[in-house]
Amino acid sequence: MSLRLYNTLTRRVDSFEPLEPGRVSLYTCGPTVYNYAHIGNFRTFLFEDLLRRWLQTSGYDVFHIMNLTDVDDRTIAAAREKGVSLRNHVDPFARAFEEDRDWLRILPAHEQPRATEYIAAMIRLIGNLLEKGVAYRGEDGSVYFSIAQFPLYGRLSRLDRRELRAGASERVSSDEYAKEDARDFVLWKAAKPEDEAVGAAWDAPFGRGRPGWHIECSAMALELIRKRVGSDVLDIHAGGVDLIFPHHEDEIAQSCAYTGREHFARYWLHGEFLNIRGEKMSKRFGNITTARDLREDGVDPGAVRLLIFQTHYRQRLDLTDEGLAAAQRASSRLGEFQKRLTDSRSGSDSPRLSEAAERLRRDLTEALDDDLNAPRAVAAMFTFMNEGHAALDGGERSGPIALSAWELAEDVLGVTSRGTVINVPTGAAASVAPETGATYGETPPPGSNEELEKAWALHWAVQRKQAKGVRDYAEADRIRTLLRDAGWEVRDGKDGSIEVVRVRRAS
RNA sequence: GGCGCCGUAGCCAAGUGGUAAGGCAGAGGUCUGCAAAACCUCCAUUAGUCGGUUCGAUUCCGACCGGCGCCUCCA
Repeated sequence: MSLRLYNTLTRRVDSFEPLEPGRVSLYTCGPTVYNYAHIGNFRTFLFEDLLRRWLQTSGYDVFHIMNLTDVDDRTIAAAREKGVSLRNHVDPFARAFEEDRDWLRILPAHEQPRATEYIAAMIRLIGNLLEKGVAYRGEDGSVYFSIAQFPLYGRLSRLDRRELRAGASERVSSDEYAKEDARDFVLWKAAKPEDEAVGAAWDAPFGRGRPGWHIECSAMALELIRKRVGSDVLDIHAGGVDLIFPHHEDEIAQSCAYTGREHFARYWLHGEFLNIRGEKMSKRFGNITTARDLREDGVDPGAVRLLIFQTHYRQRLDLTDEGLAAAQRASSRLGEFQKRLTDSRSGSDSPRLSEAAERLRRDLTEALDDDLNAPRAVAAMFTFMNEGHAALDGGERSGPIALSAWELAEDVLGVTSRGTVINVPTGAAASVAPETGATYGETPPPGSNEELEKAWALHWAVQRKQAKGVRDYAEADRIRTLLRDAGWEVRDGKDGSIEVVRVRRAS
């Protein structure tokens, strides 16, 4: 069985067949860089990363586009508030996004177009829609897409016959009066003084203004796939569930009206939301957690990936401190095992290990082919780990079959982590007294950085080793305790090796 | 009002019309100067409730109870 994916368009799990065999064009909606991307955004990007990696692992030549929205109401408002240009406001957040993305081991897209770099393409697209009569200029000077000209509208969200919610009539905003139909959406917003103030306005044949929300995705996706794969239909378009309506619905309308094709994308995939302790993340609740928050808390990226992949992408996920702690622990165990497996490498696999490896490969493939069932894929890794440990305990060795199967799984999922580990030198008692002659206290140096803290931990690990050497076990245990209080665990190996492992961040 | 989702062990979470993966936590044991790691053993006869279909349902259908999402710029 090959890859099957849940397609929002059909509301079914469909078997995946790209337009052109062996090649996949993938467009994913990226972040709006008005602020740091939060962990909910990253849940979606992580699901898309899994999709991308699994497609590649399955042998597809993937062309992946992820946009960066650098002009919209929020970016403009934020720039104004700070009194800087749109560009100056947005650039640092674009860089921060890339840092966070890399930290979470998310592969960068092959193309990462920014909306402001594709204004010309948007203008061409909108101009074409105006010529075709599916778009019109409103009284306010903005350009709108006419739903009435596009009979297929509502195909994706199935909200075509929706009515305004009872009691919601007061929501009609001022620009509603400029539209012919309340459901029409804006393609080009006439420039306002606030836009001009931050450099968010461009000239166009149909008036000076800025892009509407949806137009960038259509313009950039079509431009790039036309250039790169010579097509005007995407194989897959993915994003968060909240984008189904209106964003993706509107993208389909404007794109298909423009290309005349039946589809803008043949497969539409949507990832569910992540909540924080049962609540949706929002400024109002003050519960926005960013990737950098987690990093500063000492959480490993592998743990974040594990936590997210332990729930299916179409299932809502609640982020809690307990869940994070459990994932951190499990991810570390996987990392420890990976090291052990690699260290015990030898020429060939024991039968037990090669059998377990084949099972891992098979279970992983079955799970991910089945609409990216990451929880099952991860479970296969744990099963292999348990089997592997037992085999290794029994004196067996790992070989290429076990290692390659494990690497396959870890390459796709990226859920292992190995925190800070200090190897205490073997042999005669090493002196680690710092050159500066400073003496170490029994608690880590205040305000110390990573290097200083490691030096401190190593110092005490050596003291403990010396105490052990003279059988002063009371002192050895006392040092074990003080290290543990600072978040370091001492592990004595059977072969006399000693490791000091960071088990938690000293607070 | 419209469209839709969820309810599985202390917590998180999968599969499946034939008697419940995996993770975290927990219990006992092996190993260890002590520990940690690892290993061995144990940890839901039970799936929100009540009905129905079926030889058989957690899995299908219905009702109810309880949580929740979307319905114009939020991943």
